Parts: sequence; C-alpha cells; structure tokens
Amino acid sequence: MFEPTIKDIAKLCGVGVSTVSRAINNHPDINPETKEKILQTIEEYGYVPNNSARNLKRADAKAIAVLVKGMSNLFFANMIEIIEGECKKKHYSMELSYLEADEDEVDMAQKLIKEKRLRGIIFLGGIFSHSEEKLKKLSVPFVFSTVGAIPENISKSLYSNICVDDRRESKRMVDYLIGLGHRKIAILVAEAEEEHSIGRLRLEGYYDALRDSDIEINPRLVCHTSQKMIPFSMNSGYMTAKKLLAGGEEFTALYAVADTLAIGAARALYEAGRIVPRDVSVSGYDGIELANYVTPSLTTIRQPIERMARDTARLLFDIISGKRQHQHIVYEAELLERESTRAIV
Amino acid sequence: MFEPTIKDIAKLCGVGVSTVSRAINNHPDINPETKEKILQTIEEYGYVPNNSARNLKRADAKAIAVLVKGMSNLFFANMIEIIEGECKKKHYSMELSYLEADEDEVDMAQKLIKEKRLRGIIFLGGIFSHSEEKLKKLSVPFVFSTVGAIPENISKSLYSNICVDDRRESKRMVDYLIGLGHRKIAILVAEAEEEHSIGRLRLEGYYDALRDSDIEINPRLVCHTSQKMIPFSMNSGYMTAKKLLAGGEEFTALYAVADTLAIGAARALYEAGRIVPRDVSVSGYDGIELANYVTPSLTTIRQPIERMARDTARLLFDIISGKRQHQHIVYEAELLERESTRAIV
DNA sequence: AACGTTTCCGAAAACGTTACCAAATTTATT
DNA sequence: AATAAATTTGGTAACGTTTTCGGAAACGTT
Repeated sequence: MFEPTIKDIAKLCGVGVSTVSRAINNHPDINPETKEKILQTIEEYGYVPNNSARNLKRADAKAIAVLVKGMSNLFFANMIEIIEGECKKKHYSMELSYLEADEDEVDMAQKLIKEKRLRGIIFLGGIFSHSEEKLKKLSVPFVFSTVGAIPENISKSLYSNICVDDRRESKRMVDYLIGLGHRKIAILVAEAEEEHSIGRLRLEGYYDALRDSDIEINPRLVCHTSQKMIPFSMNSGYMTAKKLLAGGEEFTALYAVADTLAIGAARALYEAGRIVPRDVSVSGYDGIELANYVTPSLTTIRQPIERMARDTARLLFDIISGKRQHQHIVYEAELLERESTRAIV
Repeated sequence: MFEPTIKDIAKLCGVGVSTVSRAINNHPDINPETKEKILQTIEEYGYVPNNSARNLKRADAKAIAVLVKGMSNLFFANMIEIIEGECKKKHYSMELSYLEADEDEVDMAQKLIKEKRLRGIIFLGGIFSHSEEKLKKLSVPFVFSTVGAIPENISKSLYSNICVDDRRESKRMVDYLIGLGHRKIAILVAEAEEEHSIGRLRLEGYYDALRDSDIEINPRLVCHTSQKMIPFSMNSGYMTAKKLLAGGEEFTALYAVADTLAIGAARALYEAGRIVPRDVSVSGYDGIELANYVTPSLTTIRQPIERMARDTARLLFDIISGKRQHQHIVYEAELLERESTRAIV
C-alpha cells in the first residue's frame, strides 16, 4: 500500500515541496493555477499530511485534552460530546482520558502536555486539591468545569472555572423541600469527606438550608455512599438508601446530590414498599435527561450542561489564542419541580 | 518555561543522544550505571519525550481510534471507558471521534489513519453499508462492534466483528412475550429503514417470532421512530409511543429495540394512564445498568457489553501485533425477566 | 604481549513537514 | 527599453526522535 508524502506529490506535479505545502495550508503566496493542480493531484492520490511531522515542525499542535475523573459517566458523556463538536469546528483534535481514582490529574496533564504538545486542558469532575505551585508549573491553560471548589489560596489568574454555585443551588433544593413542609430530610451524599469536592459543597448547602430554617441537623439522616463504590452511580444510591432504610430513622424527604443517586435510591424505596412521593419525596441534582423519563419524574436542579460544555471549550480556545484571559463563570441552575416531590399534608 | 529535549539531557549527562534514547527505551546495549544516571537526570528535569517526533521516526505510532456513530450515548459510554482502559494497559493512546450522521465512517477512518498513523480502528454503532472495495483500501485492521449486519458480499477476512446475533436475540424476546400469552405486540424500532442496521435486524427478529407462532403481522403496531430525532434516545421512544397511543390500535405488549426507547415509551404509557405491566407489558433491549433501576424494572436482552468492549480492544491489539487473524465472534445475550412484563390473564 | 570478543557508546542519517530566504519570473512604471 | 516592484517559486535548515553502523574500551584467551 503506497502512502504518498509531500515529496511524492511535489515530484508528481513537478514543483517543489514548499509549493505543495503552501497549497495545503492556504498560503497567500501561490499562483491559483498551480494550487489548483496540486490540490487535484492530492485528491487523486489520496494524500493526507502526516500529523506527527506537522506537529513536530510547528511547535503548536492543534490539540487539547479532556481529563475526566470520578463520577459515573452519565452526566459527562453529554458534555464530552459537545466539547468534541467544538473541537471539530476549530480543527482541533481532542484527547480524552478517564482518570483512575488514584491517578494524579496534574501529573497526568503535565505528561500529556509535553508528550503531545497540547495547547490546553479541560478538566471535568473530580476533586482539585492541589497546591498553587503545582498548577503554576503547567505551561498551557487549564479550564475546569463541574469540579467542585478550587482551593481559595490558588490565584484565580492561574485557571478558569465554569460551574454553578453548587452550595447555593443545593440549598435552594433543600429550601424547596422545607417549603413543602418537610422537616425530616435525609441526604444522600458522595465524596463529602473530601475537601473541595462537589459532594461536600452540596452537603454544605443542605446544612445551610436546615440552619436557616432552624431545623436541627440529624446526623443519622446524612448518608454517605460507600467509598468502595463508583461515586455517583445508581447502584451506589441504591445501596446507600437501603442502609438508610435499614437504620429505621424516620424521614419524609430524601435529597440525593446527583440524579443517578436519586434514581438508585428511588428504587430502594420502591422495593421497601415506600411510595414516591406519597410516603417520601425524592429529589436529585444535575438535571440529566433521564430524570424526566423515570416514573415518577424526578424533581431536580438542572445545570445548564450544554451551555457549560460549549462555553468551557470556547473559553479554552479563546485563552489559547490570547483573545481572553482566565475567567470564573458561575451559571444559574434551575429547580425543576416534577412528580417525585410533594407537599406534606 | 524550559522544556528539555533529549539533546539537553544528553548534554547534561555528558553522553550522546543515542545513549539517552537507549536509556528511555530499555535497550539492552547500555551500561546499567549510565542508564541509572540518565534516568535520574530525566526525572530531575521533568523530561518527557516528544510524541510527534517519536511517531515520526518509528513508523508505528502506538495509537488507535474509536469511531462512534449514531445512537444515544448511554450505551456506548460504558464501552468506551473499558476500551480506554485496555489501551492504557498496552500503552496505546486512543483517539475518540463521534461521527455526525452525514459523515462517512470509512473516509473518516482513512483520514485519521494517514494523519495520525493509527494502527487500528474500532467502530461502534452506526450502519455499515459500504463496498468491499472501500474497506480494502484501509491499511490497518478494523474491528466492528455493535454495528448491525455487515453486508454479506464483503469478505470476512477483511474485518473483525464482535456482536450478538441481534435478530435471534430479538426473536427470543418476542417469543418470550408470546409465551406470556401476548398476541398484540407493538414494536418500537429505530433506523429500520436502513439496510444492515441494528434496528432492521431486531425488527426482523420480531417478524420471525410472530411468523413462527402464526400471529399475523399488524403494520399499525410497527412503530418507526421519526428520523428527525436522535435515533435511540429516550425522547424518541417517548414521542413514538405517544403516536402509537394516539393511533388507538390495541396492544398488550410493547417491545422497544433499545432500553432507552423503552424507558421513554414507558413514560408515555404512564402519562396515558396505562399501568405497566398491568395494562401493558414493556420490554427493551441492551441491558444497560439503568434498566434495573427504573420502576418497574425493565425486562430486557442483556448484551455482555463489558466483555464485548474488552474483547474488541484486545482483538484489535492482537491483530495489530499479528498474534491473531480477523475474527467474527458472536456472543450469547441473556434475557433478563424483570417487573415490566407479565403474563396475560 | 598480541589477539579476538564482547560491551558500550557517539555521529549522523533518516522520518515528513513548515518556514525562511533567495532566486526566478512576471508585471508595472518610467 | 530599462528598471523597479510585485508575485511565485525552490532549496534547505530546522523540529526531536530512533536507528544503524562503525569505533573505542574493556575483557578473556592463548
């Protein structure tokens, strides 16, 4: 199988390699006729420029990486697809990497950057609890999205972050439940032990709401998912809810910090003979498509994922091209009131 | 920010570049002491070999691509993650690309292969209806998985395929429904108009089952999803079921050719006041995790996705390394009988 | 002490591209 | 017609690796 190189094309057309290069890269200094002829030969012989050689020459490979950590993938699959679409538009290629729990995100990023000469990194999920020093070492822009809190002592000019205010939105959900008359509100939370995690923030929001309404916090209603499980999986929600039920503590509402957890929990409730929302109101967080199709449909906090994903990608490109500086954008989420919650009678 | 190259490391250690290269690549012809020293300097200065330069030199970039087409991502996200894990083990990098409906998969593969010097391609989903000629042009191995039928006239030695027998498994599901006493069985099907599509195969299985049991086929119970929608999305299942209900045709069972469709349909049924499974039995296909957590839990055909994904990746690597030839593996699926179906009384 | 082996190492030639610079050609200006 | 200016072109040096090949150094062997 013959794979032509730029030299072959040049020879075939009776021109120099630089001319072919000009034709490929839309350089202005070229006779339209020669260009036409070259392009035709390229088409004919199925020549495609070798990316490695290109990247080697021009120091700027048009490539970014998306690093995803933790959580079940339901929520991210959507975001990744959108980001990929944006990359395509800009003719960037995208490297996707799912990180294991024990892999260090910054080290991984560092390695990828050097190895592949990446121009930027998008970071989805996980928990960022590194030092400023470490972040400073990264030579390309970093954009976080849906990562939880970034430690306060890290200078904001070192990274971008696109998120919703998890703590506030979480409080909003709990306020809503309280507004419905609920007082015994259980919470299902993942990764809350870890500082700066999304789980922690959402739990804080829960505490905020209870405190605001002078409801005493009952630790037996704060249920942590087991660390042995996939953090935000349905199964994890299911098992944790089972444990809560087994504990015998009374509650009239159950708020899970992710839709997937809520769906798992709803299942456990059903198996225990508790009807949602008659016996217990259930609510989630995230606003994944699925939440609208389960029965009863799930009351949830909808994050504007499409917009967030799109803006994350665009922001990164703008920073790469120097059009914008690092930004910290907080989106407004939306409480979707659906069938799984109801007022206490 | 100083990014050391192999030359810098060589100079730093007072050796030649080739010696550094030998140290990095575990070549035997090197003094353990010098190697040790070099490795140490590399560590110290954070040197990471440039991938483009490597790939340029050795004709074999350690990289493959996964091309995903059509369907909603719920089903594939899982597979992709597993494939990525296998790649990591083999120190391959993985290029992921979601193809738009109008993008030609083979052309895209061709382009990627040349551009990135990929060693192999995995193809997930979509419909393969190309000619043998086109497939022949590809210079690297191709492994399909969950792609529907590959046209018969294409020589089997040109590609690998890992799948379940969609037609047979689909028939199994319908046989099961018939066994429960159902006679008026509606089917929700996507992409069935396209030859060789997964939807078509599953529809054929439905026909097979009815024919076997001498049940007359009622075209009004064969519901095609609208082409304007995302092929296997929940929403598409929801809308199509709505239309079926509006049509007024009687049915006691509804079989959707994907779990996501079934879940959407179940929602439509619920909204129409039809209780599942009391009024109508619902079943799906695929066996995604979710199917077990919705209420009522969904009877479905479970494809062994984990195994399929893993084997797809491994097979590709084996073919690349010449350990195995192209294979055509058909896995056994499993009918999971759950709450959404029941015998007619 | 002289020789053949073995072990280790460095110089230099690729790999396929882009970009700079100078040369060749065409066009415009006087 | 002669010159200046503008437009196209080709040669070639990088980019950072790996690999081949020959040579130097160290080791045995007689």
